[in-house]
Amino acid sequence: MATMHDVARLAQVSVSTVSYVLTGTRPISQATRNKVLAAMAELDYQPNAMARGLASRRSRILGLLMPMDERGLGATETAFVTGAAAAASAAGYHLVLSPVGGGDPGDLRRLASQRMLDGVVLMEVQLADERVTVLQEAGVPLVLIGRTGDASTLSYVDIDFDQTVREAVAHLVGLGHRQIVYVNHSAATLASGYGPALRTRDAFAAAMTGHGLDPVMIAAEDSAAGGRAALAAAFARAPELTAVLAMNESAIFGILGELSGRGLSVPDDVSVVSMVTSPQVAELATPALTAMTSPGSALGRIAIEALTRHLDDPGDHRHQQLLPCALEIRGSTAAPRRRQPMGADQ
Amino acid sequence: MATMHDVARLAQVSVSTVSYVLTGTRPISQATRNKVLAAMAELDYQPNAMARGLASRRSRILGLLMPMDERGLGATETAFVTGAAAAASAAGYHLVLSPVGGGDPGDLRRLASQRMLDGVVLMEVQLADERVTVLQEAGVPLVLIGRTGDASTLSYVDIDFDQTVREAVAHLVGLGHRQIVYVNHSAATLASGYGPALRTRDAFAAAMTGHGLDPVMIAAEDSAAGGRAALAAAFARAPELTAVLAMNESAIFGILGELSGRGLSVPDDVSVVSMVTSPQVAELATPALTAMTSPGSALGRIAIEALTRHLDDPGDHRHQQLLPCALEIRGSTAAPRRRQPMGADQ
DNA sequence: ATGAAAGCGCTAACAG
DNA sequence: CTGTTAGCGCTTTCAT
Repeated sequence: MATMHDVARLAQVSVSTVSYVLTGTRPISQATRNKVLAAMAELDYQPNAMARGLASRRSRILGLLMPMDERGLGATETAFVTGAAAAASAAGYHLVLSPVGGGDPGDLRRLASQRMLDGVVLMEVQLADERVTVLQEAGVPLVLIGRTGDASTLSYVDIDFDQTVREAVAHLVGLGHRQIVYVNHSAATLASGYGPALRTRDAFAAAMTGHGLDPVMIAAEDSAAGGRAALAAAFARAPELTAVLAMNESAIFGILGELSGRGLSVPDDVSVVSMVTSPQVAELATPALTAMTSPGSALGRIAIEALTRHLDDPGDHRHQQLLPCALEIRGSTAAPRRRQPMGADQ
Repeated sequence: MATMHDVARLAQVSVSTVSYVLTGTRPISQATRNKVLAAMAELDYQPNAMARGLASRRSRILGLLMPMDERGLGATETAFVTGAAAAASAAGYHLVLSPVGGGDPGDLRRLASQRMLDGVVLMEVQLADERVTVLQEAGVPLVLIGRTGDASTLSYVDIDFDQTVREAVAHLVGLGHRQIVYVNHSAATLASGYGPALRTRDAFAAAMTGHGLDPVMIAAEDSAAGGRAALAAAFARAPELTAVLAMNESAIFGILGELSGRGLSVPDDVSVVSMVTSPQVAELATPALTAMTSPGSALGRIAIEALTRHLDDPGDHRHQQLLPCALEIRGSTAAPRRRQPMGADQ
């Protein structure tokens, strides 16, 4: 393994010169730069990351902390990761994914205090997230995906749930639907302070009220069975429902299954819109689902860019940005079928 | 940020003593160890990972290289990652996931040559995988998940596809099925040398032949549409089929959709078994799928254990191990319905 | 535009 | 059982 000294000797310059052609922190004449580059190539030189990190006090490694639960990573999260990785690489950083469970904050504290990460992007942030505290105390620059309850002083990028819900509701109302049920995550998830669930809940209530409609909302366990149960509950609460808006990738198939089990067809009898859903998942269903597609890879890219910008210029301030999901119309939405002859119910 | 010197001064010992209580590489009296530990606690000391790595020439970081494609990580892969992370942590290593695409081997070469990874676990290994060559040339210890074509000199842990297919076929044959179609990954995937697709293909042919049956095999694109097309092809090739064995999580929903589209019920008309499938995905379908569940977390744990064992004792040799998937019977398999009255076709 | 040299914080001989 | 000290390979003043 060639070291910088070897390169310097072969190129007949000092080690500092070699270092400077590498970092570009001071002008080097074209002639000597070429000599050095040639020597590096000849020796197949690779700088030692540890030595560089020790001397410069910057590892050039960024951490992406993601809670890995049993359900796995959906296409949405994956797009996020690949977007982040590409941005990091473009900025000259390595991105390492750390599957630190929300379980042990000590683990995280250790990682952060060992100066092995220059900065961190936090995924799946809770409204009250102790990881944020831990990292701030350790003095690690961080960017959130999602927001804590009071994120006013933090950098974050998040989905614009308000706008997303409004657009989804507008699509359904535009088709003529009046009885729309929102299927959210579970009551336990709501209670735990999961931001997306809470924000969409409020946004749905506001959007429906804005249209002069009654917002019916149901919580569903994250499973097919949960979806089935939720749909049953939905019909109990709103027998005339003609559309379901759901934000629960695990429950959506249960909802569809229960619908067809009741002899109801999508979209003729009931329209379905799935929120924060990847095209891949949307295409799994028959018919393919009209969905609000999350801006996964853009979120990842923007988060990393904000972080590296701050790292390379500490004067750079907090970055706060919301991105809406995009409405992609597929086969699961249509105008409602008239259940009863016009005026018959009067 | 307290350093080792600070700890040594406070504890009134030398830095080396502090270092040795940390590494445990030489005996320390209980008395001084306590002094040192107390000083560490008081200063909230955390060793600097870079300095330690530079001096010891070991980063204590393990890399898990996983290609992240658009489809995302299934529950299977996630279980694998969490199993690996737990094992690494137990062995005193950090595990970083690196989403290096198969795209740029230069990227990987750089990572490896910078001595930032003590060892590497490679996921989704192809039969001919240049990443293996790159890492071997860089002298990075590695363990494969999956196998290259000639893996005789390498360490690996993989699914026992032969055994898994045999068990799945035995289950169906045991129920009375004779016309079983195997839906594999796409022809392109086969051609690219994707081990699991090739090994299961051969295993299926062998298993069916062993039962005196005709092995009908169909390739399917990794999508719902691919699954639908595959099922159509299957009926064209084997009109009397009563069971489908599939190893394609993306196509399976298309297969089920097409089945119900043709008015065929599962499992009464056609039984379905999904291979290398997580319980989570199996439960998404209606009825829930009988599946061969992959030993995800065990694979991850064993791979990391083999790697750390080798790192801590270079004398330790290559580790090669196969683990079968477990048959989990759910609602998608049953005895075939008699299509024609007994003896009527003679 | 270049060189010399002092660390960065830790490990691991080498000495007792 | 403990202390002294020479690096690990690089960055970054300070000189010139």
